[in-house]
Amino acid sequence: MEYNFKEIEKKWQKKWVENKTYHITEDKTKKKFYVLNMFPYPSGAGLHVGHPLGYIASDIYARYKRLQGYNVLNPMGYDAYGLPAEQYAIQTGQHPAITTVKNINRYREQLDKIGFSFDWDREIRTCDPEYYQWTQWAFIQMFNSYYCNNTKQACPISELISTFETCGTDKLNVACTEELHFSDKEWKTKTDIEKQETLMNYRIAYLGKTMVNWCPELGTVLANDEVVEGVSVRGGYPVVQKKMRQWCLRVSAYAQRLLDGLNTIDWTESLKETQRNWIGRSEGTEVKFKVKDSNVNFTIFTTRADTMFGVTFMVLAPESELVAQVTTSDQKKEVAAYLSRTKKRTELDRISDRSVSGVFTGNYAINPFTGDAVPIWISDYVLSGYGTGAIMAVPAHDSRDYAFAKHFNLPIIPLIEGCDISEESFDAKEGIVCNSPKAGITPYCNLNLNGLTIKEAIDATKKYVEENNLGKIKVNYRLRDATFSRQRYWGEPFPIYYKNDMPQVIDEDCLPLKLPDVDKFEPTSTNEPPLGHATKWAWDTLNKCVVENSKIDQKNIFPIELNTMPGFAGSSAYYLRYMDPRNHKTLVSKEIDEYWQNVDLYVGGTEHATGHLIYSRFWNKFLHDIGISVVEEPFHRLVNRGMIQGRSNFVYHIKNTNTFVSLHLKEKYESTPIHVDVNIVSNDILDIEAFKASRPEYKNAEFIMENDKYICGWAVEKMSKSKFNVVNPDMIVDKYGADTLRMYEMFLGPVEQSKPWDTNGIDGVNRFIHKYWGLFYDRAGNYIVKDELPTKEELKSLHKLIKKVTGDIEQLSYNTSISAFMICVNELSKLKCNKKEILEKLIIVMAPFAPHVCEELWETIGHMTSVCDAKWPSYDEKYLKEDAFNYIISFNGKSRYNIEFPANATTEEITAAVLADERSLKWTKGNVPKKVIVIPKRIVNVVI
RNA sequence: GCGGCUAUGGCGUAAUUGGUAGCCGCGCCAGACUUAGGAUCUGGUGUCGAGAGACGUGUAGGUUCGAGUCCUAUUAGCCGCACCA
Repeated sequence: MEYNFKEIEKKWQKKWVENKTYHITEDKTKKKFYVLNMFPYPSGAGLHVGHPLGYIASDIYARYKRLQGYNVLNPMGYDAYGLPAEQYAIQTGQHPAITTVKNINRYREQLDKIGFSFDWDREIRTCDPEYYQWTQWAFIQMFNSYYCNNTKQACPISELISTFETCGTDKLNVACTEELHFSDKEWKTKTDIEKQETLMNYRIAYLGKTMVNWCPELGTVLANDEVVEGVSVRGGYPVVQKKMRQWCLRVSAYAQRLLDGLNTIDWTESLKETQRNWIGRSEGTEVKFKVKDSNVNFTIFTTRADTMFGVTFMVLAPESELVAQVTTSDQKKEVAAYLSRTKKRTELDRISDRSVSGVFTGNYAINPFTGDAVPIWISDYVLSGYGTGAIMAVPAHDSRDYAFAKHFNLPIIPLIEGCDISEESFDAKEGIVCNSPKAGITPYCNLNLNGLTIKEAIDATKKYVEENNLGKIKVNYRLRDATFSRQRYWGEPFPIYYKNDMPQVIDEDCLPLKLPDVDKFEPTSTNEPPLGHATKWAWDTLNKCVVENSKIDQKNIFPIELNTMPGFAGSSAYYLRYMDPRNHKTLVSKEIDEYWQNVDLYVGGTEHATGHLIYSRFWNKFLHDIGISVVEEPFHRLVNRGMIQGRSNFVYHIKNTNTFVSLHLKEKYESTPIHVDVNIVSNDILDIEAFKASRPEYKNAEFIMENDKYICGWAVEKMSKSKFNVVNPDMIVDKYGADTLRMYEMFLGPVEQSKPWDTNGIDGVNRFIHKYWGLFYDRAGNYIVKDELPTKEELKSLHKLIKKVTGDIEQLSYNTSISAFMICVNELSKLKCNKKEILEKLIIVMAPFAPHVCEELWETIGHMTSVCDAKWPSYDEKYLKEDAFNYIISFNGKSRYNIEFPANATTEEITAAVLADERSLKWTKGNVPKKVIVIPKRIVNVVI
């Protein structure tokens, strides 16, 4: 029989479906292993050769773990909600649901050809109501929870209400939008609406009037991770800051836990570092400043408490509420002018133009340490969203304050011994503090920092601040709450309606709240989100789902939430749903969750480092708090697959002719490179006939060849249609088969590394599979496997392979495993080894990589069951043992010659033999060696 | 500016974790078989040198009997954060 990959692959893919080979159920007699890929967004372009890279890597791991006897969960699904389908709908009128299904089917078709071991019975789609009802359900739980800083977990909001009823905000330590103070009596006198408004300050999912990233082009709000350098990640449209009433998730409450959790998981250091950066913990001090001659107080945050004596002015963010309180009547006009100027600036303007600007409020603040009155300014270099939106400026030791002080001619007081601040500020946190007033000199302060290091001075100041009630020690995080509303159609509807303008939760029994059909995907004429077109749906929903629907205020506002949830909503807990995907009663049953626990191996790209991977961890921690997810961290080990870039090919067109010149001759002519479809180029040699046929104007093209070949140039670029460098996995599968594709993708290099796709070299892997086949069938197609006892050499070759591959798969170093296969198959074919005992184990070890051909061969040698249910062979060191070792003999570290010693030779024997060897005498030149170092099995170094 | 990662033949990469640098594959060279080929098989292939040998892991130092691997400095490239007080 010949190796006919087309028939073999078709046959086994069919059998796997028929026999439900990859269908997995909970089996408590086996240890579980959960492998997961970041599920794809099914785009219209289909899969290119880069997409399956991670899937193949995880599939190999899943198959390997299964052979080791684990019960392996390896699911797949689709992140089906998203902007592209909706943008496409706006342009073409094609409903996103239709586009999405079409794309999913195309993805599935492509995935099926590659031979994955996914359990498709567990498939989920985020746009499926069966699925998204649990997204909505989780949202309701967040709405009904607050975060307690004492117990460090989410708690029911009802508990908070009873706290308010008994003691108000006294001793309250909870996460909130702003610090409120009221007594139990005051709480009781609040109206129902006031109470609801107050609670909004504490809910984990809350409606907040906050500054958001508004993208006018997309007509929606975006989360921080969806904006890069002032433009939207999707589409690259400008983004402006805008104050809007939006749903938010109090992710910031979990900042510390998100940070701490990183120490418990097996992720790459760089990814953890990216998350640490994004969370941005900074320890500092909050200090209260009094506005001169008034009762107004305000608080600033600083990490440099040691610089209190160098404060020469204060700066407020333009958006700060203090601006209005502080500005004097003389300055009102100028301040208003500045505010309107900064308001117009987009995020992009702010980033590109960092010239100093600001305005004086006319007012002064009193430095609590010195009693000095320092001017209060306004400037947009202070951000309203971080700290308190106000800073104390220490121009001597902060470059931004320094630039501001120089520009507006404000004083600068140096505080570090010997620092030079004539040209720039001294920002480094090193040196000895000076210039703090001697104790007792001012009536305000008896703190003397002189002579201390900065670290000591910060600690001393913190202590002083706390003791004198001037402020408090505070930890700030860069991580902001996530905006959770999108003014979009193609997303999960919120289970929310409004009563007296206050949001109310739709009863859980009414979930899922299904997304209605609409015929227009743009905002309504009154500028409501697209769901505003679905008026019938809105009223039907209210009548069905709201018990007291007659009481709804139908006058002023549209009574149902018209925003939809953002993309990350559906992808935040999908790994839990895979465990129990068809459960109608709960997100995941307790028993099943306890079995599968969390994801053991998660494979996906780094692009989700500050988005999905933060939200998902947050979401899981919340579910853990309310008793759903048993493990706090969802993804134990995470491997980042590298991006596959394109490798473009070029032909060189000679100016004003219809002639193309081969790469190495192009310097002789005036030529311009033109992209040529990589699919008609092989090993950089152009298929001239295919090229001529590709476009009418090339039909009569002429070529200047070298060695009768036309050689193309190449470059690494992004894989895209316009560069004609997209390689489709289907084409590779058609030409070489899925097993070759799988092995070649892995052979390209480490999974984590980004690399250009280069079809050159795939022949090597293809040849290898043929050679492997050749161990079972000779060239005439005769079956040649025999039931004979293997030789020592054959066993050694096999066991070497098993040892290497077992170790490599754990590390996901598949490229080196494949090298090992090639070596082993080469050795066996040279030994003319066709013994069943050896080949049987070879099949099992190779099955995770090339499942189709291995299934076929497994059947060929006489097995009735799938190779998936075989047992991973163990290796035996006894076959790997050497009789003798080749020692490298070196002198002063320079290797000179080799001697073979028996494996049981002692150090003394080796030393003596080396010193007696006549070649040694040449290198020692008659000197007695100072030392002889023997590294067992490896090397003997003689030190002269 | 701060933080992280990487650097090895013509190319993709490997190195028992401090022990003969370049495994495996591509490409290239030579040979075999051939209907003379973008097929298959066999052998060779870091650089210089006829050779013995010398040199060689971005650059410069250091530790060590011994460094691609550890330390210091430096250069280049990639990534993350960035007016975060």
